[in-house]
Amino acid sequence: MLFAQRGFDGVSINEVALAAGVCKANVFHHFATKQDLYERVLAQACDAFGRSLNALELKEQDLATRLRRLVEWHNAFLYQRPHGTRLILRELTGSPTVLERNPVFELVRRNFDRVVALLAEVSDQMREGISPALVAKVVLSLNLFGFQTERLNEKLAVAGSLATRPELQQQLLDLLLHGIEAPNHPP
Amino acid sequence: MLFAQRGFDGVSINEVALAAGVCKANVFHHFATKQDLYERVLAQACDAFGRSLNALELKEQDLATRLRRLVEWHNAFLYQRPHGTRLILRELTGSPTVLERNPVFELVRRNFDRVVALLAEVSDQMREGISPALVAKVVLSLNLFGFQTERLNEKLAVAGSLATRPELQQQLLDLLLHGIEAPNHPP
DNA sequence: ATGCTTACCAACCAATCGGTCAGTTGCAGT
DNA sequence: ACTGCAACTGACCGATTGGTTGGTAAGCAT
Repeated sequence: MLFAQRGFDGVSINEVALAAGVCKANVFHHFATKQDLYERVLAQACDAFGRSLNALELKEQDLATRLRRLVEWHNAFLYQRPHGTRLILRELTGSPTVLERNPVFELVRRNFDRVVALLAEVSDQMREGISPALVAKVVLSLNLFGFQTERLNEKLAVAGSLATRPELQQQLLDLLLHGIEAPNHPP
Repeated sequence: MLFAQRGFDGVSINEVALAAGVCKANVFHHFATKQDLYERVLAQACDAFGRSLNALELKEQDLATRLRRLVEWHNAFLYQRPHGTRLILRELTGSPTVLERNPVFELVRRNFDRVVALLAEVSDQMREGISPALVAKVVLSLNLFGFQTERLNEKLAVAGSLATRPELQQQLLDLLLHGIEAPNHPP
């Protein structure tokens, strides 16, 4: 279902019923309230995320390739499940939403920790002062924000001459791994 | 006004009128439709962003300090105008919203180009293959996503031992400038 | 005084909202 | 054949929605 596109308030039960090819009353037969329906859809999306992370195995011990694999997995997941991703993203996004006690936060925290753990295994290859948590945050943030503002990217692509997604991903990894500053330019 | 917190669909004209201390009909005296009201609020937020960028002057020629000044300015702006920021962010965010032809995209494109230009002036201090557009995108994305998921950060802070905002900003700049990988670790 | 405009309001409108209810299918277990 | 139960529906409910109408009060120029 597509709460993802227009949010909780933007979708009426009638629309949901119509999209599902059933009557409105029937929706209330399966779900107690509108919020209940929303929570179940959300829980489903959360579940998919966790299961996909389970399937990810990083055996490489090289920091660069491990990071690349992680980014690729994350990106692929986002674009394979755009609706669920948008749904979760909407819940993460600032100001309190319809759900007072939000299950999404718990999920994200857990999965974030797992990603951090994956990076911590190769933290000896990182520069001093670089924490795996920071790296995880940067990588996931960039992926998520990039996904979230996809339409924006189209418009910026023309203007700022940013590359296509795979190219951009490569450039991004290069930037993160080696930094912006030219090595021959001391402070 | 606070469309920012609950979005276009989440706020009724009655609430707006009540918050403004006037009658509902009076709102329709000043604004033709609800959408008209929304667009004006949005335009106001856009305007504030542009004006703040005008006030930013970067005279430093050092890449590192210039980047730091830019990040600081952007972050300060975001947290000084959280409502407007959230409003704009909501319009940027994926799936088509209430506004079919969205003025926000145009604004963002223009301002993005200006930021890119600011960075391009010191592009000679960047590593080969690093484009100012990419740097701008990374920096602004991280700031925006960080702002957007503020509540998430609170929860992650406990778990992932991420630092407070100013510390985090410093770490982030360090990471971007010098990269993740340890220099004494050849491929 | 008189117009004219602007800010403002109570009352109202049709449409839609989330949600209920009484009743009908169709199908599995006995 | 009878029962029970889940899936399903049309009609309906009060409340709220975006929006309209007719009218009042105040300011200001003539």
